[in-house]
Amino acid sequence: MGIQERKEREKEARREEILDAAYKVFVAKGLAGATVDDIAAAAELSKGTIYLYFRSKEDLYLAVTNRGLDIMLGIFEATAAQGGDPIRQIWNLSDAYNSFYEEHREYFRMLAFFENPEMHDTVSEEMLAECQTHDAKVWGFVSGVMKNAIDAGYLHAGLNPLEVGMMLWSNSTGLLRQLDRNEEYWHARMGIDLRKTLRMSNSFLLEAMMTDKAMQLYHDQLIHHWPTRSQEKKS
Amino acid sequence: MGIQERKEREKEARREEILDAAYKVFVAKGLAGATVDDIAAAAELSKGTIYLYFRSKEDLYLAVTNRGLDIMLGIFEATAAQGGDPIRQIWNLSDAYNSFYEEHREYFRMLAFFENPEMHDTVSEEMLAECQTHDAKVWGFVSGVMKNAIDAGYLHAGLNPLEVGMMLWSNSTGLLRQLDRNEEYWHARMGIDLRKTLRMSNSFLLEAMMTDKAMQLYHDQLIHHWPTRSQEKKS
DNA sequence: TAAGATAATGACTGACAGTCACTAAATTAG
DNA sequence: CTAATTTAGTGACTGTCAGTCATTATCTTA
Repeated sequence: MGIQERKEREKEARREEILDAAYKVFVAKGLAGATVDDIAAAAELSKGTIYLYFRSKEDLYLAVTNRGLDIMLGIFEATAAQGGDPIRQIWNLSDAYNSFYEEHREYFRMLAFFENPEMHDTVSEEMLAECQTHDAKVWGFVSGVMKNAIDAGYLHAGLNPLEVGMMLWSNSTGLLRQLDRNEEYWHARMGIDLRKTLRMSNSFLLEAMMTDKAMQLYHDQLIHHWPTRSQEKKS
Repeated sequence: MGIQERKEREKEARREEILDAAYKVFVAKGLAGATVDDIAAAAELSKGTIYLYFRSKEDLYLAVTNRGLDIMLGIFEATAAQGGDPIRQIWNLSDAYNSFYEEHREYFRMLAFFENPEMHDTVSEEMLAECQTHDAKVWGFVSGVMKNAIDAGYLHAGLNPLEVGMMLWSNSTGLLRQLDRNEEYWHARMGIDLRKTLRMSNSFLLEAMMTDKAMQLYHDQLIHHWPTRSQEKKS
């Protein structure tokens, strides 16, 4: 009696189709600019059907961003699978976040958009809860990577894994948003390569938290070998 | 013949009244939730009058955020007027940004909200240009502070003032947004004091860019005197 | 094949952004 | 002081769109 199961699958498939269509429309027109009729047309469904699957336009938008979180976590996990010592893992995680930004810019933007507290009132409890589940998975992963580095004695013992994750994450996010907002302006007009800036600031943060054990391991790759200080170090 | 002038003043005053009313309504209901009729009622005007002063609800919202930028710049300038050496000035600037967050949380949120690229298409060219003017003033101020520190030999010479400003700014912004989004969660549930985290990460960044000259000046106040490393330093 | 359950539809409603013909008030000219 | 003219303000009206729901279509089961 696989009819129930087939129906479940079909329902799920339809839900995914709607999400595909919604993603395209939201990317093209933004949350405010997109109409549910647009999305229905893109999914080759009627408007009413959309509301059988999602409670509101905002819920649908949030469901799309949850996909973004899944993609992000997938990239993180694939990166971690490459192995490497705990510090390397942190670097790789940072790179993975950059990759997400580069290759899934639209999701990055949607996630940034929905982070705004103003948006949270506009979605259903259920969808918000699902979002938090996805969020928690990502944060669980990130803090796991940090914890490894602390436990292995590569980052200072007093640090809280989540705190370390938060620092690096927020720093990257802040700069990537600036980059997204106006890369052209900063690069061409101001002569600043924000990608370089980002690598630099991540290094500063990470190196400040690294133990001597880790510093020795990465001695040659340390970023802040300032001209005057590198001489000191050799002594 | 001061009639022209008086009319100008009255017009400006009315504009400010509308902005006062709009601020209250936007704070209470958000951009999407607020209606122009709400704002008109709060300003004791008719809807049509609002449109004599602003082109759209979004333009009005952006005009309110521009006030936020003015307030921010005012706080920055007041802080700078207290004096201090170049590094102290940077610390004070960072504190001033925190003060802005604490005391003008609503403006902080509105600014964060409008930073989203999706919003930029919804406002008039004129208003966006005005916003950029305000933005440029703030950035001019910030990079000026950084430039002083570099020129005085307190930050490494190869650094670009804007780049330094960008690093500290983005880092603070990223963490303050997390704080705003869910301080309760991080503090009570995860046991992390993000304000402390913010001070720490700002220290890490700043100290990584400081010259020996500056490091000596601030030796006793350096944050990252990790247990194991502080002994080294004494040698 | 009929009855019943499930999925999909699109016409309809209410709310709201933005407009514009009109009214009110202030200014200027005679 | 009054009429003419300019400027400021109004609110009824329009088009659009989110969300609903009575109806229709399709699929399942007896």
